[in-house]
Amino acid sequence: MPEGPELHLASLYVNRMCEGVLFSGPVIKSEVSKNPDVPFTSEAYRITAASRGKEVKLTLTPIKTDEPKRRVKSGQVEQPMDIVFRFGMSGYFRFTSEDELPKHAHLRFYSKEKPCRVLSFVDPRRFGSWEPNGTWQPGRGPCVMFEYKKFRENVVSHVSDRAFDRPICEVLLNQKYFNGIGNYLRAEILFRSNIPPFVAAKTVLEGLGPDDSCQNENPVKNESDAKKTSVRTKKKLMKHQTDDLLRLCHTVPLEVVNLGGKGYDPASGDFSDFQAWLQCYYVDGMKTLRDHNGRTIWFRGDPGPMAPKDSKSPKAKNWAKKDDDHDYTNKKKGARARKTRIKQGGEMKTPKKEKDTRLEEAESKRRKTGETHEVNTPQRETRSNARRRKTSSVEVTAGSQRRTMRTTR
DNA sequence: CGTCCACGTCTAC
DNA sequence: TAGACCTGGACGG
Repeated sequence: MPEGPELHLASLYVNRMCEGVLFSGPVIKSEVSKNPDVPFTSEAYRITAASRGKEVKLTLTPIKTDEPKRRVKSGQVEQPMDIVFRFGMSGYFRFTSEDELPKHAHLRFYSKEKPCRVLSFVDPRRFGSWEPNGTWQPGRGPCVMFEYKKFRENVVSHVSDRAFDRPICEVLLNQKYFNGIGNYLRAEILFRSNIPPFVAAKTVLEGLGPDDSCQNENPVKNESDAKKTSVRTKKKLMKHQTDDLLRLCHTVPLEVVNLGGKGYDPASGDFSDFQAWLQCYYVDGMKTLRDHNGRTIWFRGDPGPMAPKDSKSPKAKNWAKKDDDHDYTNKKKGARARKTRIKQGGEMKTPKKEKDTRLEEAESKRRKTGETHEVNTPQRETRSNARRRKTSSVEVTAGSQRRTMRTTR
């Protein structure tokens, strides 16, 4: 669960699950973890969480008990402890019974109950880390979601830094300025802003003010006027008024938080809602390139002038769920879900300008806040049906695809 | 079976 | 600007 929204959702999860729960004893680390031991123990303590960008901070607060056991060793009163976590590629929190401990539960907090329960930091790949008595990592910028004003000022006041000479898609992963943005968010943000990924960040950001200019709601007075306005003009207006890149760095991740699911978490039952929300990342028909750091950037249209000349586009695989699944409990059965990914025959893509690949350029609308109802381009559309059994994928693919860009080769 | 790919940092040449 | 650090799922043979 690793970008800003997932970290924040994790903090909400901890606060919800641990509300009113008393924990007790030492904090236990798995044998295999290379992260530091957590030198904390208490007869009774509570756990709360907060997030900032791509970090979560747990606060362990000892509770006064009427036991005479008061003093700890040296007579000191037990102090609260903060532990700051980074999730790497696969970290998340789970609160379970002791006998349902997830595999890879590398740090565990035990409740004071009879059959006790355990809050675990689970991290299969172990790229995650924690720091006892930690603070928000110095060097990481303000949170794009919850410190928007500071985040914006931090970027605007440093646009002349060398860091912004790089392509915008790479700068968006720089946590010194974009704390909380990760690989799927940069794709979604750039897609919505219609900015080519490999344009110098400086170029797209200079000119933006610290105050989120643009407050005037709809400058367009009435329908007739609106209709007369050309699409292109409207686009320009839009961009200026509501969709500048820095604002999208704030609103796009917040959309994920507000989906109410778990965000990017293929194993969760809500994953189809998240998939349906994606407009670019892992979406059928989008292009991919490897950026200068070897990360895959998903985008549509022109890659931009700073695109790596050599880069091969990696091939994506399907996102099929393990299966199972049962309950789609409540949740309207809209049948959304874009299954995901297709793959086109071998090689291609890359910034080569060829005839056919340009089909997709056709659209150019940006749905967003009620806007021109007309086009709306269902484009990527939900490929109905997500849960087909893996074995029969053939038919499904055939039926749902239709129209669509890409056409292999 | 083996290869490739994945939501991210880190530090070493 | 490369690896290193890891596990596991999808896919190919």
